[in-house]
Formats: sequence, C-alpha cells, structure tokens
Amino acid sequence: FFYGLAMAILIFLLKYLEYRLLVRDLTIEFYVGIVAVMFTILGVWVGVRLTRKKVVLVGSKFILNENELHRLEISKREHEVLELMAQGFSNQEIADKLFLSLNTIKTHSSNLFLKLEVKRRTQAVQKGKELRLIP
Amino acid sequence: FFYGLAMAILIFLLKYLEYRLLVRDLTIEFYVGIVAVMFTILGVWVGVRLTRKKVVLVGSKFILNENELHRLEISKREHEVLELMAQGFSNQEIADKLFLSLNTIKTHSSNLFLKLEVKRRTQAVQKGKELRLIP
DNA sequence: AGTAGAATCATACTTTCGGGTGAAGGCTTT
DNA sequence: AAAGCCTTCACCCGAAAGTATGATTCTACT
Repeated sequence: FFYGLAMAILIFLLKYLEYRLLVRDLTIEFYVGIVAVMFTILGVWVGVRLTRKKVVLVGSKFILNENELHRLEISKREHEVLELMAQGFSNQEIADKLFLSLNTIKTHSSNLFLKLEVKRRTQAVQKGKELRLIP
Repeated sequence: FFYGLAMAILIFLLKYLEYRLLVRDLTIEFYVGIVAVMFTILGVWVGVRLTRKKVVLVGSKFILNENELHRLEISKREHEVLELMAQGFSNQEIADKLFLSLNTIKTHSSNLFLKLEVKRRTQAVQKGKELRLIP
C-alpha cells in the first residue's frame, strides 16, 4: 500500500532526473550525487527496518499473551492475583487490595499453581513472566 | 582506522567507474545502477549501525552491578542464595543444592532481606533484578 | 429451567518463611 | 593475640503460604 506509493514516487523522481539529464539541464555529477543520496537514504531506512523488531522489544511495552492465558484456562481473578504476587505482595495484602478474604486468595493462588504447574509463588511469577502473562 | 580504509576503497571505486564512463566503456545506466547499489549498501550499513547499541541490549548478556553489591554489603553466599531464590527454589532446596543446613539458608536470606530492605523473597527477587544483582 | 464454571468464603491441617538469639570455626587485618 | 567479618548451624516461635475439601452465590450459556 504505502510502500508501493513511496516506490512509485521514487521511480518517478529518478525518471524525471534522467530526463533532465538528457536535456542537458543537469550535469552528470549532480545526477549521480542525487542518486547516491537517495539510495543512501533508502539503505538507511531498510537497515533500520531490518533491526526494528528487536529494537521494539527493548523499549518494550508489555504485550499480554492471551493465547497462553486461554490455553492454561486462567481466569481473570487468578490473573489479577498473579499480577499482585509478581509485585511482591503477600496473600493478605492482595486480599486487602481486592477486598477479598484471605482464604479466597489462597484458593485462587492454589488453582493458579496447579494451572502453571508450579509449587511456589516465586516460580509462578517466574513462569508468568516467561509466558508473558505479566510484565 | 578501518573506516578510513573502507572509505578510500569506495572513493577509488567511484573514480574508477567514472573514468570507465568517460572512456565510454560503460553506459550511463550501468554506472548509475552501480552507484545506487553501492550507496544502498552503505545506507543499510549505516542504518544497522545506528540501531546496533539497542540491539546489543536485546541479546543482552547480564552484567552484574558490583557497585550495588558492595554498597549493600552483600556477601558471596548471600548473593548465591539470592540467585537460587530468584530461580524459585525453596530454602530447603537451596540448602540441598549448596550442601548447607536449612538454618544456614534462613540466616543468609534473613540477612539478605535486611540489606535489601525487603520483607519477602518475592520482593528480594524483584529488587535484586532492579539493581542488576541477578539476571 | 438447568447446567457449568467462576468466584467467593470457610475450616482444618501441613509446610515453608522469616525473626530473634546465640554460638562456634575460619580468615583477614591490625 | 585481638578484633572484625563471614560462614556455618541450632533452637524456638509466630506468621505466611500452601493443600484439601466442601459449600454458597452469581453469571452465562443452552
């Protein structure tokens, strides 16, 4: 779409310059210089583009992996609890934050551990990050 | 050093081509084409180079922050325990791995929590990562 | 209307964590 | 030799975490 348009403009420019060259409006040196600059810019753009995917990962805003979330059948609440866990909160603190009973949090976390196939909250946090369920 | 050499070769090539052009060995189209290709390559190289620092951070090998380690007065053993903690091991498992008693691990982790100013292992792991004490 | 799943909470029990204290051996520094 | 730090370990105790089981309520879907 967009690339096609850009390409068209580029080619048009080149042809236009070629015409001016033939009509002797332009010196060869100037023509070649412009071509060099244009293609250098093109090259830079391509080069940046080539490595951009990796760069995006650096400034990384977190992208939730909903597939895994569904595959493991993790519910909203469980996910929420996992997030707070990852922030280092105790079950009691999580209960307070979510206005729930401590027992409820225990239930949620137990289910979470089953689904994530882990034994401890530290492992849950680890696995959660690996699977991109949490930032 | 190296760049200078590369630049010299490039300029020589250009001048050589220009000469062949003047001697009518080469058509204009061919000359311009080669220039375009060369500068595209140059551009790609520059583009990749521009973003390379960030890219290196992606394949990021972990660099331990020894300053913080010293500033917080964290000992080797404590650091070692922190690493295993971050991998989700229980105190008992850490004890087994290091051929130490459970009590020893408890002592180390307690001291660690004091030095890191945290209350729980999850927070210790968090802070450890923030301060780049662990990968 | 009925079923399934989720979310909620409870009780009871076990295991793990974490704090506090003390102490012994080893190593370095003064 | 003494002082200081690290490492190791022990015992005790309370708190937090985790397991198991069961019950209730709410919602969504058929």
